[in-house]
Amino acid sequence: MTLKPPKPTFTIRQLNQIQALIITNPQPHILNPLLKTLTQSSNPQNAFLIYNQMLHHPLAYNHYTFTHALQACTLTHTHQKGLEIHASVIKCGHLHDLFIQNSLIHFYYVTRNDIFSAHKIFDSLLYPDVVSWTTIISGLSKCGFFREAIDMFAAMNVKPNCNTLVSVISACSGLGSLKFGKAIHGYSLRNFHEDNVILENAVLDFYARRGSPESARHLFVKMPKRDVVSWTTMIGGYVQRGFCEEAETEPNDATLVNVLSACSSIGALNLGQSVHSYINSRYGFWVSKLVGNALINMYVKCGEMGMAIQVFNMLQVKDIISWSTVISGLAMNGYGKQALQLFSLMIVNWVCPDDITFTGLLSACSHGGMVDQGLMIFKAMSVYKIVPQIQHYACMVDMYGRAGQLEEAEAFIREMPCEADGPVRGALLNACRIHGNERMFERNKQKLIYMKGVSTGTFALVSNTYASADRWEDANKVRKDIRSMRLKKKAGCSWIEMNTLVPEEKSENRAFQEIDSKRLHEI
DNA sequence: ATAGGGTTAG
Repeated sequence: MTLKPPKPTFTIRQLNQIQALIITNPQPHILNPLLKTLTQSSNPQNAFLIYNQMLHHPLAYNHYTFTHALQACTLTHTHQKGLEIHASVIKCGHLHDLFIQNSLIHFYYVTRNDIFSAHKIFDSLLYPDVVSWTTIISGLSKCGFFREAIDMFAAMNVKPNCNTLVSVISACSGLGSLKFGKAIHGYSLRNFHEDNVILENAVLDFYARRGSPESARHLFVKMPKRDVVSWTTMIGGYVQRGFCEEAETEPNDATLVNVLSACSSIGALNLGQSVHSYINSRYGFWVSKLVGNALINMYVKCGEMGMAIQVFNMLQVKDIISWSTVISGLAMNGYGKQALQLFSLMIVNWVCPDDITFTGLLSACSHGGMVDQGLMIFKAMSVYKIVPQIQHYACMVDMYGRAGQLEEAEAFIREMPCEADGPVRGALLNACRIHGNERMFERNKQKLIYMKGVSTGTFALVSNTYASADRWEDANKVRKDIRSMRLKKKAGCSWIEMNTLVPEEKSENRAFQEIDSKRLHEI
């Protein structure tokens, strides 16, 4: 359900390639980034293989190497290996590197909750920087020493940043120190103006657990960006309060819709089902259109199409949202043919499709390999006076591409009235990768750089394609491009391709919320 | 290069 790109996975063959590289080309500035990528891959243990070998070649490593190796220990909770690395650091004379010292502090409390070793290193620092302070504060807080964490924050002699505030506010939540928490919140408002979801979530959690439900709600509504954690924090509040026993604040339709959208966005089927049975027990199997649609959406997002259709059939009044949700849901869950059948039923029932309905239909065709039908549906859009938007074009390119009709896909892009953006180009590249058309891949890859709306996922696709062809220089070059671009732009979001309910490129949960409220009010 | 938020529950 979440949209985070999956961590890369390295094959044995790729690992062998890297190991060969250590012998043939032992340069830290090439090997360290690879080590880092391995550390952050789905199997961080592999980093130790490479690290061990790097350490045997005096030319292959430098002080950067140790920070990555320590991060691998932290992620895998490998205490013994970390001690060994600590010893190597001393042996190599790098113990006075602040980056390594900070990594060691982090390592000791994460792997063993070993605050004493962590503090021993921290106390030896002549000039602890903001990272050292933040690491020690978050360490104390995570071990339950909230008071001590707050005291450390008060003792800081360098300017805290957002990360520091996150750690200290979380300590305030743990301790239940209302006064201090509010003070930190005030400080963050005065000093950090750019919005930071993580900081806002930490503040939200503080008010949800220690303030009033109203204050948390107020904050939540005003957040410029909400992610899964924001929703979870709020659900936590609702669930703790309990639906049934709360005499004063009974959930209304809006509450139920909100909680159900929260369940949808994190795929919390169990919670969603309990909300459903709560609704049944209270309203006797009758649901309003608003809540009904939210229920359908929840079941769709959790992959329970049977339940989604059951609720859909029960709905007395079905509107365009109900129909489109089920159609997109069928498409998303691999029932392309059924999606088209339901569309016919919708037309027979005199419900007029809109642009979102068509995005669902086209994605049904692309995932179901139904090129002819897709083309017909695309043409049918004009009958309903709907001008194709970029997401419709992306579906078409994806449809041709998946079916192996690469020339048609490329020609389709050429004839588009608007410029091909990241998702459109990404769909084509993905098709080239699937069908192994290297020449077309190269041709279109060039156009990605400096194009707007290209998600890092698209670049990762390019890089991984090279990596799986053992073209490491090319893969690294793309990775470098990703890094340099990150400074300039926020990562795009390819949500559209996966979830046909969203009309525009926006942050996932925001889009949910806006659609639900905007469109439900129209009715 | 290193540090940051939420978590179902008998």
